[in-house]
This record gives sequence, C-alpha cells and structure tokens, in this order.
Amino acid sequence: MASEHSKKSGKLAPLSPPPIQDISDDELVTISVRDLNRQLKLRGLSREEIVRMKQRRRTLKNRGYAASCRIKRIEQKDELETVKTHEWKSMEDLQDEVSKMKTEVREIGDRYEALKRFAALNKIPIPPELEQIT
Amino acid sequence: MASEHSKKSGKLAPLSPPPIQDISDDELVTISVRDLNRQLKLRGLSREEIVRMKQRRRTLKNRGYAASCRIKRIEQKDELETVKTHEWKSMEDLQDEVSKMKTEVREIGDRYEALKRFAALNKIPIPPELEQIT
DNA sequence: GTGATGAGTCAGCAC
DNA sequence: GTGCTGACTCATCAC
Repeated sequence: MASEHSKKSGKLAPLSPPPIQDISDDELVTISVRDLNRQLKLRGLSREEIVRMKQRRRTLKNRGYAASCRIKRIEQKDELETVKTHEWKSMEDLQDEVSKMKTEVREIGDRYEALKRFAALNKIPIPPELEQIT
Repeated sequence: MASEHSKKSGKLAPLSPPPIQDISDDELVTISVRDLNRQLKLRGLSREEIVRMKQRRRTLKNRGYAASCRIKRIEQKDELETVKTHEWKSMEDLQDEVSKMKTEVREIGDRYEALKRFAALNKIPIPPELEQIT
C-alpha cells in the first residue's frame, strides 16, 4: 500500500507527531476494529490518543482506497483501448468480406451476361422472367 | 479555478497563516512574475514574506494544473467512448451491407441456375466455359 | 518558472 | 465503519 512516499516526504508527520504506540501501519490497517479496541484498552491509552489512533487508521485506509481508485481508472482506460483495437480488427475483417462479395457479385453478373449474349447470338429466345438480372 | 473547496475545508490555512497581503488568489496567479516582483518591492515585504507569497502563487498555479489534469483525463475517456460508439455504428452498417450482398449473390446465382435449367430443358447446348458459376 | 502527473490527505457521499 | 472519488497539496520530472 505504498508508504514510501510518506517516508520520503514526511507528509505523514503532522498526523502522528510521535508514533505514540508501536503499531506498524500494516498492522493498524489490517487489524479488526474489535481487536484494535481491545489493544487500545489493554495498553491504557488516553481518550485523545485513541482518537488519534483511529484517525491514523482511517488515513491509512484512505491511502489504500486512493491507490485502488487510481488503479481502477487505469484499468478502465486500458479496457476501452483494448475494445477499440478489437473493434478496429473486426472492421477490417468485415471490409475484406465486403470486397470479396463485391467481386463475387460482379463475376456472377458477368457470367450471367455472357450466357445471355450467347443466347442472343444463337437466336435462342429467353423467357422474360429470366431476362432481367434484378 | 475552483477555490470553493479551500474556503470550505480550510486546507489552505497552513500555507498562508494570515493572508499577509491583500492580493486575491485570482490576481496572484494572473499577474506576471515581473509585475509581482515590482508589487512586492513596492509594498516593502520582507524576504521571508516574499518567499511565502511566491509559494502561495506556485500552490495556486498547481491547483489549476490539477484541475486541468482532471478535465483532460475525463475528456480523453469521453473521446474513447465516442470513438467506441461510432465504430459500433460503422460495424452495424457494414454488417447490413454484407447481408444485402449475400442476398444479392444468392439471387443472381438462382437466376443463373434457372437459365441453365431452361437450357437443359430445351436441349440447348451451353459452351463449357459458361457452365460453371465459379 | 511553468506545466503535468503520481501519491497522499481530506471532505463528503452512499451504503 | 467502509469504500470511493473530487479537489487540493506536494514532490518530481521535463522543458
């Protein structure tokens, strides 16, 4: 949960002047509220110290939430870009299919015309319903 | 440049204990460095006050940069989504074209077959190069 | 100096 | 209490 920053910049200092109690950040965010309360009573902390400890916990939690939030944003962006790429690929495939079919339509039309030309050349009458190519 | 937040939360307080000089945030970020220095000299501020004022200016600038950064992020996301929507539309159009062409290919093929059937029925010989529909 | 951005802090909302 | 997110501050990097 990246606490390097706080260590380097000393931004955490104003929140916990002296660490007060020897509970590491990791422990403090991990422990359950129930166990935390038990520990606080056990070590006989004053009401004010307890409030400070609770606030430190909340801040540590927030640090984690902020990190998740950023990661989530990046993942969503990546996903959008992936989708975009895939759609682009599908488009290309469809374009290819369309060109192939255009060629096919043209070829068949040509053959049809050739057949009709052959008929005309040999004076073979073709029924009107077979005359038009639609 | 959204200064409501600072006013509500009072987060700006630690940076500028008392406002020191009656220059508004807007003026301070807008003024040129040259003019700022002139003003500072003119009002006879101490070296330390000058440093504080410069820092306040930097912080205000940063507030603006952060806002731009957020807006930029949102715009980029919106653009990705717009592109996605447009591509989806193009895909639909292409799909339609493909179906239409499939129908067309089938219809022409049918007519071609009908013509050949007519020929066979009337015992009309067809040249082999016109026999196959590819 | 200026602008941008990652990380952290806090406020405030929703559950 | 917990989790999330917008706004802000600061450190840090590039120019």
